[in-house]
Amino acid sequence: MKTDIFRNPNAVRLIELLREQGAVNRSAVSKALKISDATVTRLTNQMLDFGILQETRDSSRAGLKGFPSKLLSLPRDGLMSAGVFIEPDRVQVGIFDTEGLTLSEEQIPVDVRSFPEMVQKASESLRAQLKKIDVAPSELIGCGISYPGQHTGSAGKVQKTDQLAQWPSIDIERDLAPHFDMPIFHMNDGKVAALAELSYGACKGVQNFCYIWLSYGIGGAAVIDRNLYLGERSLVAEFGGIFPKSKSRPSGQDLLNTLKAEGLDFGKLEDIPDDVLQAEVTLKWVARAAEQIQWLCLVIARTMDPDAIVIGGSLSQVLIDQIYDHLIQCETLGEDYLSPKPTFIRAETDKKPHLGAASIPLYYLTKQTP
Amino acid sequence: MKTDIFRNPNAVRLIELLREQGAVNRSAVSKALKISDATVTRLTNQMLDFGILQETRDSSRAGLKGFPSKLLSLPRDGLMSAGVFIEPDRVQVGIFDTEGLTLSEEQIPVDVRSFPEMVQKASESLRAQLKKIDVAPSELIGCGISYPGQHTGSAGKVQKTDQLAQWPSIDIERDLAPHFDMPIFHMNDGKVAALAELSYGACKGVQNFCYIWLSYGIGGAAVIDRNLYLGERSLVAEFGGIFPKSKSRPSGQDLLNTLKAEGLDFGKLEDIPDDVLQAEVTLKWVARAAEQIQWLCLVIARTMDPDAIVIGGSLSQVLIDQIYDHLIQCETLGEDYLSPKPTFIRAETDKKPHLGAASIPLYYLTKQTP
DNA sequence: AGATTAATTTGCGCTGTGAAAATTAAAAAT
DNA sequence: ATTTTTAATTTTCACAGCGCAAATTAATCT
Repeated sequence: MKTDIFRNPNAVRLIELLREQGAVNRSAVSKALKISDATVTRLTNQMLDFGILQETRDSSRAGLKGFPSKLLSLPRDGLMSAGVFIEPDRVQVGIFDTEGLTLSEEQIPVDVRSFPEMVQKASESLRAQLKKIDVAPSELIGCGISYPGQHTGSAGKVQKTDQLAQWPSIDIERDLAPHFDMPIFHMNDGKVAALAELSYGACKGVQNFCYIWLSYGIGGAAVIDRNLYLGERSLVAEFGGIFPKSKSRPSGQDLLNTLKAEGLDFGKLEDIPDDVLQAEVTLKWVARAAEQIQWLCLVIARTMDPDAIVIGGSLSQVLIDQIYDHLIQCETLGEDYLSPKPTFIRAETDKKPHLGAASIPLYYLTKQTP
Repeated sequence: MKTDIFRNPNAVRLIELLREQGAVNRSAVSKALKISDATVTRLTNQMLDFGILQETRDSSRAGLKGFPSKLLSLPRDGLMSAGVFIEPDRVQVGIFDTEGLTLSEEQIPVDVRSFPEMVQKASESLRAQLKKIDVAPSELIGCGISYPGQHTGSAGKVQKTDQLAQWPSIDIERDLAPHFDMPIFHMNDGKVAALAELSYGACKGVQNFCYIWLSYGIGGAAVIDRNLYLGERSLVAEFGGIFPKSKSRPSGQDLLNTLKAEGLDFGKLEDIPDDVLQAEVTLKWVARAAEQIQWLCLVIARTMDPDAIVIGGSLSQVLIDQIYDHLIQCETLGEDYLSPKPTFIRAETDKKPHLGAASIPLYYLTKQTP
């Protein structure tokens, strides 16, 4: 199994290095990872054999003395994976390459909200997509599946809570694995956005960060030393609960409520038209939400002191951009916040939740100790 | 060097196991740590040679068939260490055994607030104490030193900030090591209380916890997967800043201010007499502070979801106990907090900050990768 | 052509590990 | 009293990963 190489922490570190820095030669690797040249040679030769590394001429060093160096880089097709992101109203399935670029994707509308049926459709779509792009299932490192639920309580949206009753006891070996011809991994829906950012997005080189995920609710994730920190009850970064439900909170549902009070009734966030997004009432809501999130960032900075706070979500990108702009422009996070503000990062991958799902396999293969 | 054994993670895990469970036999170790019998034999034999493990007869298995098992446990004198805790008004120096029990201790009042002089006095005291209990410096695994400062900013107390200007650039090899005949380690004052709790106190078996340290200010620490998490700017768990300075915050300084407004002027927290601690004004302050800390716990639970929240500090133990009682008795942490409350733990070692300092060596020897 | 240079590879010894066989000391069966 | 059974522990063997130091390689420089 080529993925066995991920048990070696240096292999994982090498992949992260190449993700961050692009192509480098062996000598640079040994310096960056602080391991000996000999180790780099042995490790890279194994990875070359497995096809998760490729060697190219280093033209930048042409004309110089000494043994000509060879550049190491990640082949596009070396670490392909599939992702299935299940939501109440639709299922998104995609196949992605080493760099997180989309090789193929499909959105499947859901009519019957039955878990077996949704999984069935997802696996059929995946099989068809693989055929279309002419890739064998065994060439992928695995398939990540994400679905709502697994929370202990308070899922923000009532819809989700309803679903919970039906999908509480999903067993990966019994309910998922038989449908797919590749290793299967799954994870709580709220955390995969952070994983995508970690592996493919704007957090490739960031050690510690908190993700604020703006959707119907306000969720998020915490990454510490490049590991997703889940906490005891998987309630980490469930920021919604900090804002009392009885008052207004900076969530998509709250925006819908605010618009409804003005006679603008939309069922889904994506149904809000552009003119409403630019209307006075929305701008006012954004201003208030941004203030609340600024305060949330102060709390996060004071409790977790991350290198960066990442802003993203399935809320309209325009609104998220506005909130992000507020955060990078405000002078200080709060009254007594004398230290430099943490770095704010605009999420890059939040429009592709199935990429998040597809990043689960690599995460488990590299971070888990099974 | 006997401390080299700590480079082996299984040795560290074994020590933690024995701290938690007391004496166990090799077979139980291999099951608990999920390593092979052979590995346990080799590892334990090395540790026995180094004197950081001892073997005793297992009387509990007497009368049963099979090879009689031998119990492994930590000898009292196997992991002795020294701690120096420097405060503006005094220096506390102590020597502690494997279990964190005090072998010797001394409190040195400070007249001249000069760092070299304080270190000088501390090292003299340590030398004298070692002589008194007839222990050679080389028998200790090291000496931990903790002093205020190293913060990037906002140190809560103005006094501290004044000190900062004098002690910003302490170099361990130049300013500390020459005074001691053993390995030296140092750490930010606010975090060592959590370390003491982790190694010797109430958090021996806890994977993730947040510590709320109530002193002149409100600080704390976060422990994730039994590692102290320091964050990018060492501002982790600097909870004080969450409460705007312009309003009242649940800190010792705020109590002093409150008492002063009532005509009760005390310069130090420890000067507050018992009758004042039981007076109406203090009870009222405690009630308000407990509410604020309950809210802080909600925020911590929502952002970090730790297994436990630890309450301790150098504030009067009576007051801390009252705040702790409030937390364990309140129904829920807040309006929307539907999940079970995190476990609250009353700190056990908060009256011995020099024990905290003494736990720095073991922490660095086991967790650091130098 | 030979010297120099710098990247990479090879040879060797070390540490830590698990699987499986061997050893050990006690109780139980004969 | 001897043999068998039992369960903890140790030993043997093979292997993976690492660093050090020496060797190799393919360029440029003299």
